[in-house]
Amino acid sequence: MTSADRKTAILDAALALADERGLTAVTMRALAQRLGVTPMALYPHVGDKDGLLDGLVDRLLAELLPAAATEGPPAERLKALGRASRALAQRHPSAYALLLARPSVTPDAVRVVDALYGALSELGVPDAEVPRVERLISTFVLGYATSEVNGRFAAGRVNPRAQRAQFGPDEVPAHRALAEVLDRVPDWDAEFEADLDDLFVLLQARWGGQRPRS
Amino acid sequence: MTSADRKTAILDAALALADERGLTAVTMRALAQRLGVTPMALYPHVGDKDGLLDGLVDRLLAELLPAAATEGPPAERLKALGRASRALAQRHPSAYALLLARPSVTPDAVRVVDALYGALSELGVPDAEVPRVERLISTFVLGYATSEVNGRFAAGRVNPRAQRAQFGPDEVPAHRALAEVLDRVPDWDAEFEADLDDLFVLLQARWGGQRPRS
DNA sequence: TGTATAGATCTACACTGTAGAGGTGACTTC
DNA sequence: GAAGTCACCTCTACAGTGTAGATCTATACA
Repeated sequence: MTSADRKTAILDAALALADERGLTAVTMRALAQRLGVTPMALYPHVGDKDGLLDGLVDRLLAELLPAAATEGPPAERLKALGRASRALAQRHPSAYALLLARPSVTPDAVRVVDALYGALSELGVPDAEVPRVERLISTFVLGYATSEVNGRFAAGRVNPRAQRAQFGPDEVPAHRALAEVLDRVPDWDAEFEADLDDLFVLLQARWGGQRPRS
Repeated sequence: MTSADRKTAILDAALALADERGLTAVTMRALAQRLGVTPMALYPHVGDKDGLLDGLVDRLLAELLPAAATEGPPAERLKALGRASRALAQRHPSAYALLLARPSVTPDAVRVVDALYGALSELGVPDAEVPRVERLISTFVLGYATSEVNGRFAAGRVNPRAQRAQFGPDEVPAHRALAEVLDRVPDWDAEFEADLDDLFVLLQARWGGQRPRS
């Protein structure tokens, strides 16, 4: 069973490499060198490069397991998982992008989803809607954290004034009208919390009146 | 000004290549061959490979402009943009992934965001919250469409019964409890519409009582 | 001691992006 | 017309990529 250990060692090294020098620096050669081994020595363990990246996705999801196992009221468990996912993105910004790019249904992934299902059910979401709402929430969380680490949010925020100046008057009327708030620097932590709160407003508005199930 | 034409021709060819054979098939050599030209001939027009991909993001966003310019009540305009973005993903599944991966603040991108800002303001979202709510909605839409085209949603859906069978009893209790609904095949169009509706429930719940601004 | 077996290695190949130097044609200016 | 300018394209070359295929090596068991 040392073979599985070897694979986790390889994935740990790959993740460290991605954290330090970005995903594009994760080459079979660089990874092998870091492990003091020949590139071809990796293949029996990870299959090929694609298998390596799939393995990385697993490695990342495994880091969410503790958060999936937390106790407490369902709303808090949901938020804990959301925060854990975002924290994961900040720990591993380069590799995190793989989560939206590569589908994964490993046992660990199923366990995390199961925790979300359970929390939503307890919150009173009807059975028929639980899978959809789970996808809604996890899609948002993944998208938010991905946008953050990929710079999608920050990009629009470098000198918003100059950005508006490129346009003629009334070409982007809403930007003009919102000029004052657009010049403020957002607090991304607070924004994420506000988004989570809003999602709970939604759950409350739609199913808050009903008895929690089970 | 034929130079700009040449660039759009290159981007059109790159997009077609991505649609036909995937993003990884978009190599400088393949692209050049499709245009009947040498690889190095592309460089003056797009800078480098990264510039080419940035250009592709632009090309994609430009396809959203018509949807951003639609008339009608603000809720309908918002939904139209959401649907247009998802339709864009289905037209260009490979290239669409770039939207979450590469930040972009081109004029066209700003115009699309401006349409969203305007609609949210009209719906009664207070100025201070408009940018955040815009990010919430666009993040969800991008994430949903990306998940769809990348197979993240579908992956969990191939034989859900076999997936559950991997676990011992009570290891994934929520999956067991939801077995019946998990075996149903989702209608992704309907799910997306339900998600959009839910987001409007949220807007209504939080700011529906107020007078729409302007 | 001999043999099986799982793993690492070495070599080689087709493919990637792109630097650098050299053409080639059409337009402008005398 | 001739000469010059300039934008565009081509050719060659190089370092780096994933990985197929054959070979070596060390450990475990008989």
